[in-house]
Amino acid sequence: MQTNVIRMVIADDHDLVREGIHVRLASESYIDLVGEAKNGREAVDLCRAHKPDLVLLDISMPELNGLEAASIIKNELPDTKILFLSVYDNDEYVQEALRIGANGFVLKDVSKPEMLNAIRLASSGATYIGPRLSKSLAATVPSRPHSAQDYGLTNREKQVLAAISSGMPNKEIAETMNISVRTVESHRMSIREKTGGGNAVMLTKIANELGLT
Amino acid sequence: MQTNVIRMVIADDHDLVREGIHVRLASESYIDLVGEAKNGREAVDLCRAHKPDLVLLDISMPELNGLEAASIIKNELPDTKILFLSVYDNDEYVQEALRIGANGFVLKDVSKPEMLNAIRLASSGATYIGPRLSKSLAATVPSRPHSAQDYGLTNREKQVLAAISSGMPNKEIAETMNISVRTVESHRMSIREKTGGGNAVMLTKIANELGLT
DNA sequence: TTTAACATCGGTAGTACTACTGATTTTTTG
DNA sequence: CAAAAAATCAGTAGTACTACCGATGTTAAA
Repeated sequence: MQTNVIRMVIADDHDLVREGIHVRLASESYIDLVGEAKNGREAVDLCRAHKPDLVLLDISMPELNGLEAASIIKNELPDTKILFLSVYDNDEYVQEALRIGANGFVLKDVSKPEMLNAIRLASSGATYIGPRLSKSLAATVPSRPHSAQDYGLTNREKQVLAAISSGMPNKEIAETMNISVRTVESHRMSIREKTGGGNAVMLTKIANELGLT
Repeated sequence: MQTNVIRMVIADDHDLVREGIHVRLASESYIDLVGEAKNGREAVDLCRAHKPDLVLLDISMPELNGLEAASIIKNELPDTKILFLSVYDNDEYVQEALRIGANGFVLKDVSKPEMLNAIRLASSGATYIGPRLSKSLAATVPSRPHSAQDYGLTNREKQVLAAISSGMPNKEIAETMNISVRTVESHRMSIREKTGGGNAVMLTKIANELGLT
């Protein structure tokens, strides 16, 4: 955002919603509404033509849905910020939106000031996620391994465990580590003792917990 | 947040930073600074005592770091919003913060208006993630498996694969499925042929890709 | 209905891993 | 420095898995 005017495109398949947004934004001097689309395909075309600072996308739209459109736009115009507008407070949509690199996600019952806030924040490069969606976010993000508990594994044992979890048989592990197969087996045994893990698959799970992948 | 006054606690181990925050917030009438902590332990105690609407936590602090403190606070006081302040734009911290259920994450070079914005948003239950952190977020959120390609596995084979990936040896799989070990082995063979997977660990990886866990 | 795919089971042989016991050398630690 | 822990390697026996061979009944598709 070079200037303080935010050039934006909006996309929603319902005329009523589009008009509502239009009215809300028209009264704001710092917003320049350069295009309105009623499906994902149009949204992509409008973005190609106008290269807006920000595009406000509905999730469910014909032709191309908001997420698909966003993928294309983000790919072709990495600097265009994306703000999603949805009726669904669905975990997966939020997750997918963030994965694409969205700068915001708000529900359609958002108040005007909150919406303007989200627009300003998103266009500045921050990320805004509406109130009722925050809880989904927590569930969405994977839990980091509690590597506090590494079962007292030694460095060498961790290396072996990492190798096991990559799918190598003992023979290969021995070769890449320049030690004998017996030594690998020996480490493997102590890993099992320390972790209580059973077969190779179980050890792999433990390796994942410890973040050794 | 019942009233429009935000009661908050701040925590940072550097006096200078704490003072800076204090000055920034003191001039805002809608913010009531009810406590200042210089480590995570103090932050937790202050929150227990004052039950603030929001707590601003530095990530790196002695005694208890910000993330650890946040876990405890969120657990005991689920309604207390958490805003992280950090010098690190590290992926893992943002990820962990969101997992805990934080309502925001800003860098220490944040401007005053942006900081106040983050505080308002976080206390309203939204989630604010500062500009330079948004990119980390995209990388952080896992991409859902594209189970379009299931390698042409049959239902039975998928069941066996799921069992393998849970760590069961063939014998157990046979028992739980009420078939002979030889049949399990047979399925296992065709799974390997179809997927190109090697040993059990490799098959587990494939099972994960297909979402059979 | 004939063919193909699926699911079931068995034999045999070889390879990989598990479970012990025990030993030597190096590194860490009190 | 002496003791403990870590890392290295070996023998032996048993279990689990891999890789072939083949067979039978059932179900789905051509």
